[in-house]
Amino acid sequence: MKYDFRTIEEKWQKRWADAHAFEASTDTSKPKFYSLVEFPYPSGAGMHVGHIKAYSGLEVISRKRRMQGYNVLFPIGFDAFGLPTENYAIKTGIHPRTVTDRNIEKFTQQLKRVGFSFDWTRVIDTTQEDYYKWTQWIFLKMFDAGLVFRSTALVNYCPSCKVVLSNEDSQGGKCDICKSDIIQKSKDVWYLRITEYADRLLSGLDTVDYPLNIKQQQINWIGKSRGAFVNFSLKNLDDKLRIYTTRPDTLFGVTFMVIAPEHPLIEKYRSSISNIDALDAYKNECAKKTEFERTQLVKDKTGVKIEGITAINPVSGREIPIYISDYVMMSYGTGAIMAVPAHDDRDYAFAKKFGIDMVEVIRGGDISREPYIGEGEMINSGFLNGMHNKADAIARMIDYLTEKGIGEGGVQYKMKDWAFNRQRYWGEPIPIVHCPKCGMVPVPYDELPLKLPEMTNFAPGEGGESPLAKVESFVNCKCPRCGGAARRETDTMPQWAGSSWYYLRYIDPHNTNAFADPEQLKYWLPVDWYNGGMEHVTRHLIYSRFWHKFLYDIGVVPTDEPYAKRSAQGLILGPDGEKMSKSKGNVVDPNDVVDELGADVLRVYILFMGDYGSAAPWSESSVRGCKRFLERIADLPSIAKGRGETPKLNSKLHKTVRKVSGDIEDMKFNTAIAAMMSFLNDAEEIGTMTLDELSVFVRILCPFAPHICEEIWEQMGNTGLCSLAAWPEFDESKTVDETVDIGVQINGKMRSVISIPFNCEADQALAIAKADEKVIAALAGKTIVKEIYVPNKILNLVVKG
RNA sequence: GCCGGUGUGAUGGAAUGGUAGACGUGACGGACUCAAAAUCCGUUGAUGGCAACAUCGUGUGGGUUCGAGUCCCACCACCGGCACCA
Repeated sequence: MKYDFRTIEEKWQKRWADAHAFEASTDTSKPKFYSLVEFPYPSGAGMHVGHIKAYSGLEVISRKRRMQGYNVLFPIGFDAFGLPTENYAIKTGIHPRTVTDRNIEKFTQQLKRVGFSFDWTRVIDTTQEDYYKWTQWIFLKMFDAGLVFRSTALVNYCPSCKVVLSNEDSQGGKCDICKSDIIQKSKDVWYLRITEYADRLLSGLDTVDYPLNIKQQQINWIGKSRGAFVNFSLKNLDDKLRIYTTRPDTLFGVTFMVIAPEHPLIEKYRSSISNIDALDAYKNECAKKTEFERTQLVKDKTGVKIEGITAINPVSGREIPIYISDYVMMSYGTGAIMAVPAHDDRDYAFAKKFGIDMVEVIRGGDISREPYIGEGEMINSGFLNGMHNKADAIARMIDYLTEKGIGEGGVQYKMKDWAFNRQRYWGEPIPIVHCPKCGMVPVPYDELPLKLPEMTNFAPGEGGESPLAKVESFVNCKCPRCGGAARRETDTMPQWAGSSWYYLRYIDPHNTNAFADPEQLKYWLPVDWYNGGMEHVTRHLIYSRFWHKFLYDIGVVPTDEPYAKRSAQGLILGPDGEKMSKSKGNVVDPNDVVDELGADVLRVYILFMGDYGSAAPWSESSVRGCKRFLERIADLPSIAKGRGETPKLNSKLHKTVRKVSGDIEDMKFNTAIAAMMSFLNDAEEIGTMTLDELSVFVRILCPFAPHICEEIWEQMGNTGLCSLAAWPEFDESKTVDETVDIGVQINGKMRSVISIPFNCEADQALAIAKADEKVIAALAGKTIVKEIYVPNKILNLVVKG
């Protein structure tokens, strides 16, 4: 058969659509499978081969599940709020709505051309009013629950995008969107109290099936540490200086303290500080640095001693100086630390520079040369002296501090509350009204969605305020509580909002009474398998777990965790082995591949190129290899005739079914395809196969290359769709060959290969081996002292002499 | 610095502690062709040998084992994440 992929692919895509083949059923009596892929941001650049790889994994698994009889929900949608669209709108004057619709249309066409088996009746777009109505609804529920607050804080601000960014969006001191340097700015912003869920986000990881590296990244991100809070007395003042430490066992070794430059202590006691000018100057210096710069100057510690205030070490009674230094962050712990120079790298460097003395409290190092971080006997530490175990010493000290009322055990998290706002147009309006009398008042639920106003100039204001602030008709409103004149909040939500719950909307996307019907939620949740990129495992994945846990707490979702299982695909690199980018000119457009070679080739190649979870470079010539494979598949019907089994081929077929079935579950698509190629090689060599065998083979190939398989399936006289035919079972007994070739080793070295009956006894194997010429030669003049026989695997003869 | 991962032919990559290099690509030789492309057949880890065959070979050095790409210890290189987190 001529492999006319264009005609075939168009034909079957239409047939699938007409048959509603891949639409999930609302019938909850069947076993369900919910497979989710991260929905794309519909950028103007169109689809990228990376998108295809991200969806192809679960595409194969979803197709296999359907053939196994599951009710499969495999949806797609668009995460369409965001800055690139808005920036494009500012530049061109085209409304973001228009741009978004156009891009979504383009993505949809491209996705359909690849033949993905998405349920196109459930497409969602986060920028549609009937979607973001529910994003706002969840926000208000959080507001009601006290998880939303406003706070003036130093925020990460991108001067180019003119927006406040979360810590997650400003990693490395660069804006995640435009890559320019972040500066610190004091601003009144919205926060979500995600830290309240820190412990549960941590413990929930024990209940889900995520790869270890993803769990570890989340654990690091949450950054839980255990330690103690200690209140240091200040000499001649009633006040205390509260610190957090993970090493209360070293308290006797504290010889100074350090507070962050922004620490309120300085403002509070300005008049008692004799060098306030020097402190102010230092503080100003620090404010100019970006957080990035501040964390770069690791080696050279800077700081200024506070003259006029000293602290008292609560266990040794010693009077100790207090410094300000930017190596202490106001945003972690209490913004103040106790310094133990003998046993901490940073404190050591600081003490050396400022000539502060040290007290060794753990024996084992030479503190004249370097700090000692290890464990050892406690010395110079009063009641801790002689202890060797760090954990015991910590526990003992915490008991002591608690007993004396000078401190207590506690935990800290690196994770901070989520800065939840953008000063931009193209996002969900935050549904809050500011009333001079009532304060912050939520928009009533029955007034949702709070729609974005129509406007034409989307540029943010110079002061960094939202473009919405310019729309008087939007801003001026009545207080929902007292009816008086009030002003609307003009910030919008960050892009992460819509994606934090989209998987819930797919379950019941057209519901107007609730974000989804509780019965359907109960049936479909949790998502059985979620695939996406590694770049989303600390932000999107944590955010959406947080929202889900909240929704669980208020009783609107039935599970504590949203995703039962998570996997991640590896990048597709350019042919040059570099990350694909427009500037490098190494971008492969999936459309071109579909045009030139067909969707089935694209799909097979992307899954064949290497381990699904690893990065691999695109290879123009390897793609053609997959094309050859499918062309030969198209010719298979010409050698298939009759019913029943082909003697030399049937066991290979059963082995292939076993291999492919298992490999798909492990996302080892490359070896699954290799096994099918190997089967094809054998079939061609034998030159014949039966229609029964072809029927089996076409069905296991169908999830990978569905168009060509449908065509062959139809040619064979089948009336239904191959995509919905039963997944073939294999017969274990038929995977077994009568004889098996095993290696014969002498003293662990391969000497020969012998053919023996399957599962044969050691005696028989040994007899056959001893009759083998090569073995005879290798054994000449030696005595066998030991025989190791592993059935069907190996025979190893240990000899001496 | 901390956490996670990777290291195998020319190349992408295969190998539940049991015949290293499956499958694909490329290269080389041949068939077909006026020729090229496509297709088909064969060869393709290194070294030595006419050959049968032998020796070596999975980043480096040790170890465990009858047997190690796989397990353990130490090291090197690279990739990803976090990072003055007290």
